[in-house]
Amino acid sequence: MVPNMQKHAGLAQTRTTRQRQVILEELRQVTCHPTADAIYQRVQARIPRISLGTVYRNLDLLSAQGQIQRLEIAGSQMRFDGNAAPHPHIRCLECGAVADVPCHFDVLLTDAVQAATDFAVLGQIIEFTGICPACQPETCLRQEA
Amino acid sequence: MVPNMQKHAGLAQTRTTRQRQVILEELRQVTCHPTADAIYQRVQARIPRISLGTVYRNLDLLSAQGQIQRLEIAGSQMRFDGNAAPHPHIRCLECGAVADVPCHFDVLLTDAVQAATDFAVLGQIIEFTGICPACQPETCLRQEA
DNA sequence: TTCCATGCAAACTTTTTGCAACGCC
DNA sequence: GGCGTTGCAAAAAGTTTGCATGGAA
Repeated sequence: MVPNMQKHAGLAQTRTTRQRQVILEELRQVTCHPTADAIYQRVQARIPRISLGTVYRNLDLLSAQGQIQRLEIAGSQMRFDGNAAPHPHIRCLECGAVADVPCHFDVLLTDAVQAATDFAVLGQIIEFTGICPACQPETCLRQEA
Repeated sequence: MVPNMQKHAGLAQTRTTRQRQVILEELRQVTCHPTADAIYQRVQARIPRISLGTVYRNLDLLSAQGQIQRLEIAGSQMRFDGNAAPHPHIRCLECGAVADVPCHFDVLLTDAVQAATDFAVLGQIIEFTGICPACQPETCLRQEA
């Protein structure tokens, strides 16, 4: 409920487990930005007895270590990105898919914002919304609820 | 699970109920950007028997009608804004509080993004992150988990 | 009178957590 | 062998939904 920044603050000691390795590999192998459950399913193909809890725990740890990125994307489900560097994303309003935006801006508005708020400004998230190719009404075909 | 854009597409007919009125009033009365539950608690003071389900249903309806805004904010809980016009927000990484950023930019990057993606670009969300005044380590006082 | 909206409670979805067994270092 | 990790299952947390009743129009 309450966001907790440093769950792995001391990052004590981490062991190299097959689970963690495979999760990282699978995440880096895809260009989409999968949900925890999607990653779980991919990893399950290689480690059948892995549990969803382990996937969550490792995604947590890996992002705390800066090896992956927990996407700060609007919407209900968390998504993860094998590329830990911050970059803009675009999300499909229809199906929720998330893709990278292959164009980067250097708009750093944080200074302007810092002057206008009493928060200590730390970062900015730029997200675009739209309709992905798969959801676009090609010629006419649509399925409605 | 799958985002559904037009749950209230036909917006058939809407009756004016006290519940809906009060929810809208309360939301417009606050400058913070409350979660559904926070709104529920405020409204409860005036309509004790209201249910959380009703609050959710009305927030849904009101945002579909464009009377309020369902905030596309990263993080676990939905938040709502009595101001339906899109504008930037800043979120506290510590406590999750969301505030308006009283400074607006006209950075419309959608054209550039449209050229770089095969999505149909519809909108952009600019969100800042930081630490709110209440969570800042004034002199030294902090409470950790 | 019609049928949209409500209250209540149960169902769902997503994420977190407790615990004993396991296995890396 | 110590202790970080895992699998399993139960618990949390947030949101949605079914249904009979209630109340605008």
